[in-house]
Amino acid sequence: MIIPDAKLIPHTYWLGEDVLQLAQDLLGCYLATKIDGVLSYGRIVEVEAYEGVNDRAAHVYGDKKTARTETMYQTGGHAYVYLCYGIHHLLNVVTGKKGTPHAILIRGVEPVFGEEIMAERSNKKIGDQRIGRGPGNVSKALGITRDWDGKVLDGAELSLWRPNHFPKIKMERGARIGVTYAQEDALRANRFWIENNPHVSK
DNA sequence: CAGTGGATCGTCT
DNA sequence: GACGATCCACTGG
Repeated sequence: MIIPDAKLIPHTYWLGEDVLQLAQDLLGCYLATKIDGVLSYGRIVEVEAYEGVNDRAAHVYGDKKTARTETMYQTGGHAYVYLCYGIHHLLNVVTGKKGTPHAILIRGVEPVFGEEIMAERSNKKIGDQRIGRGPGNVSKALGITRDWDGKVLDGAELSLWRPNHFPKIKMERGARIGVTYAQEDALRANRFWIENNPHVSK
């Protein structure tokens, strides 16, 4: 997979320990898929950080090792994809060393290349700003499913890229969405987004 | 508009 | 058997 004017982020980059910082640095980068030779990608505009075993909002809270969370314990640079509400496939980037189950949920992308196929997969029209808005819709637009759980972000089918000419970004920060069950951890300001971007959830 | 409830199934208790 | 790191259609005002 090749994306012009951008560099593939090596999967080892995600071995970094500071998931909050890594999440912020992901804003403005590209998330790309290549499926049956068809390339599409979007600019990441919204993310959430999940801080591992001490984060009540994380699946691995309390060091919960199950078949599902196994991927979270892999080395940084793996994709953690799981089914939510029986309908939505949610994509996370696993970060940290093996055994440190941190992850970044990608919650919003703005179509950059292949908007036609993204619109088609989403059952929406080109230009509809709801394409790629919300974590379920990110996966829908880019064709990501649970089958890809455990894949390495290595540039084959699924990868992350940093544009050579990085746009100026005004970042905002706040509480995560849909985690009220997580008690005090629901208040952590672990959600980051690009100010005024229409592909950020309402 | 805001508010509400249905869809839908893997996962864990 | 209960419940999601959600989304959207549908209601009523």
